[in-house]
Amino acid sequence: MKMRRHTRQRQVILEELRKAPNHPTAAELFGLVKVQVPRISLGTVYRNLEQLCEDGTIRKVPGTGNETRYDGDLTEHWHLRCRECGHIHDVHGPVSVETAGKTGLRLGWVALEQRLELIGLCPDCQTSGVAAKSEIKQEPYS
Amino acid sequence: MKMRRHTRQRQVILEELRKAPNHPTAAELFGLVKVQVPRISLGTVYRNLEQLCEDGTIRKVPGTGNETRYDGDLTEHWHLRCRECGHIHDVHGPVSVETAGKTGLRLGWVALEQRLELIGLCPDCQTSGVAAKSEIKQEPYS
DNA sequence: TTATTTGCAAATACTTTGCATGTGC
DNA sequence: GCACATGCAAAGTATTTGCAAATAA
Repeated sequence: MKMRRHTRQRQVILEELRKAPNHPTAAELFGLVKVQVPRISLGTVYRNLEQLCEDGTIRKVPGTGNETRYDGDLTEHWHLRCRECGHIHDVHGPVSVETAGKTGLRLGWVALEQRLELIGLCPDCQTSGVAAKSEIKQEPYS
Repeated sequence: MKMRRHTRQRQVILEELRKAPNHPTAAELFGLVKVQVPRISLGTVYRNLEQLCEDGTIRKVPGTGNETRYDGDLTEHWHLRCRECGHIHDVHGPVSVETAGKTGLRLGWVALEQRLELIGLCPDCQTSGVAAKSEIKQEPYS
């Protein structure tokens, strides 16, 4: 079992991600964090984001383009994503396909495609016990 | 206005994508297509997949990892995605958050996260008329 | 003390692009 | 014929990794 330490780098990365209104990329976050931790490197940002995802503290939002974006908000919400500029707008509240379209319209969006996914563990990966292996001991961040 | 020509390369790429059961990546598709069009290059595969997306003939499925996958099935369905092995399982039928969880369970999946997105045009991009610019004239594929 | 984390740089992975040549219409 | 598409190779991005030095507990 792996022990996770608290570091200033990870702390600031998480704070900046939670403050950011727009699902930043690793590179964007790197810029924000560098203000407070000037000697941080991009590799460290990637490593910490990966860890925070593993711990369930944050989430990846697959980008429309080819960069991953990160979401520090774990409350119930869904996304309106612009096909052209990549902008992602959060809509808080219950997740429902039935009302999502209407909400989008009300906010002035033209919605072209609905995407619903459940992310989980397929039967095979449950059997091979991948989930158990990833056990990590840590004190939670604020 | 751009004229799109029929080429054997694009035809075979589309056929193979529609035959594939598993939302292949560009590289996987490249391997499949090469059987029939040995001299095809990976760049051509990427260019054609991009065009087919623009035309609305196929869709991108953002990968959990950092490769884009492609979906040649435009009928109503949603995805069960395995967090570990990346496998994507199609579930055909109405898209509904309410019943998705139950369906996942019934299929033996442990679902950890629901993701709902509407992909469209934000108010700004509608105003700047990006949508109109992408007009393309073409005869449809089979 | 010691296992984890960092900074740096190099490596890898994926995708896009420039250009001469080929091809559909 | 000519605009569009291809093959190839090189370039561009995004992300991961090896390793010695730094650091949290």
